[in-house]
Amino acid sequence: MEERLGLRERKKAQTRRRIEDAALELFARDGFDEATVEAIASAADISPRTFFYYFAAKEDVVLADYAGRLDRIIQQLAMRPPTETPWEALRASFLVVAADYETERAGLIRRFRIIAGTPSVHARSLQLQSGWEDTVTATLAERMNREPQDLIPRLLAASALAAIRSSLQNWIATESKSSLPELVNNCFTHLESGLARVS
Amino acid sequence: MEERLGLRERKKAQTRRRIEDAALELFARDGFDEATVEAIASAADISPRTFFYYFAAKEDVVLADYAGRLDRIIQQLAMRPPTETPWEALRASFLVVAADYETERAGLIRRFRIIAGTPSVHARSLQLQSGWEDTVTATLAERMNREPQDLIPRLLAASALAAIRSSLQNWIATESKSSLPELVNNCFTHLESGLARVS
DNA sequence: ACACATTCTGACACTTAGTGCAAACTTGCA
DNA sequence: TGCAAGTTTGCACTAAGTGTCAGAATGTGT
Repeated sequence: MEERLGLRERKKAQTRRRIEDAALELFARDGFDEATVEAIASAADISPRTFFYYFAAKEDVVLADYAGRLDRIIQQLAMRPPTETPWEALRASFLVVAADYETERAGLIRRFRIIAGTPSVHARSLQLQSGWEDTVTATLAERMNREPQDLIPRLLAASALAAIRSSLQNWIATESKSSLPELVNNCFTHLESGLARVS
Repeated sequence: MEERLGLRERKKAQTRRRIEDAALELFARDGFDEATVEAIASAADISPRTFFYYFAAKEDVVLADYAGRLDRIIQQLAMRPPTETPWEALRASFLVVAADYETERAGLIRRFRIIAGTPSVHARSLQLQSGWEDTVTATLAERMNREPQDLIPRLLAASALAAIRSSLQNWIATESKSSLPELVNNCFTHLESGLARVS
């Protein structure tokens, strides 16, 4: 709505950012478990109690913005014309999000390194993904006029998530021979035409 | 090796079982977070410290045996003849495991109820599943003579996991119109012949 | 039956995450 | 200016999980 945020919001965003930077640096230097909330708070010049005013858990510092992506997927999915098959709609929506990821590779790798190396963060990340799956499933079920517990919408949602997760993993692991959207597109094609064909 | 376990092993198994029973009952009665380790230990007639000798975390009481299933999958997968396509091998292996699940419905539901209702347990469960995916991916990669970071083995593994997870969810949610192996078989067929076809 | 190694159990002290509460302080707005 | 709402902090508290070590129970060999 307003271009200029109030002083209050600007300061809040600033503080949040300061905490995030301090934490990510300490995580990289000392490891996630070793970097205590107290140390992070001290580095970010706030009290430990204030840390929890911004983040519900230490894990959330790593995964914070990560969460906003779901909204983008759902939003995209809702915009697809009803003439498309469910799978076509899914594919189009997920490709948009893949393109988003593509633009932030540097920041993401920093975070993925922590996720991969820290069980508790990994667990939380999976939990978020599971939430996405639920929401995509529900959205899909409605579009298809089926029960939310129906097998099909869930399978479609889970497969789409599997596609993006596989692509992401490959994209991070290899030095990106292909762009992320290409990889995702690839996976979707395989799933679309049937896994029996895969060598 | 030996049919009769020593007194030591029998007692250990017995204690483990006692802890498990006490915990599961308290979880059901008070909720997972409300049931403290101290209360569980007291109910199982052991010291709190001993609880952690048997389980690394409270979550593991719910998910303990759950872990052994991976071995079954991998074992099955290793047994499939090399003439089968990767997908055929996956399908056959996962169907065996689905049949295993089928026989323990009652006990599973008790646990699933806790998993579904407790974020931290759910998170840990997902973490285990993620470990399975990694292992299945690696096994598959070897069978296919590809790099472990290759896109394809991961996509196949993730899809198979998606199939069993979707089936399980549906099987628990509905009052089992179909058997679990039927549901899994169904999902595999969809993935095999292509999701484009799905209504 | 005896001694010896291994494994199990418990007690104690400790670190850290996370919550509830209420008081102090800052900003937005009339 | 002054009041309402939002932000920051300190303090006290619960509970999970770890390290350490001493002592009890058990398995094994003689």
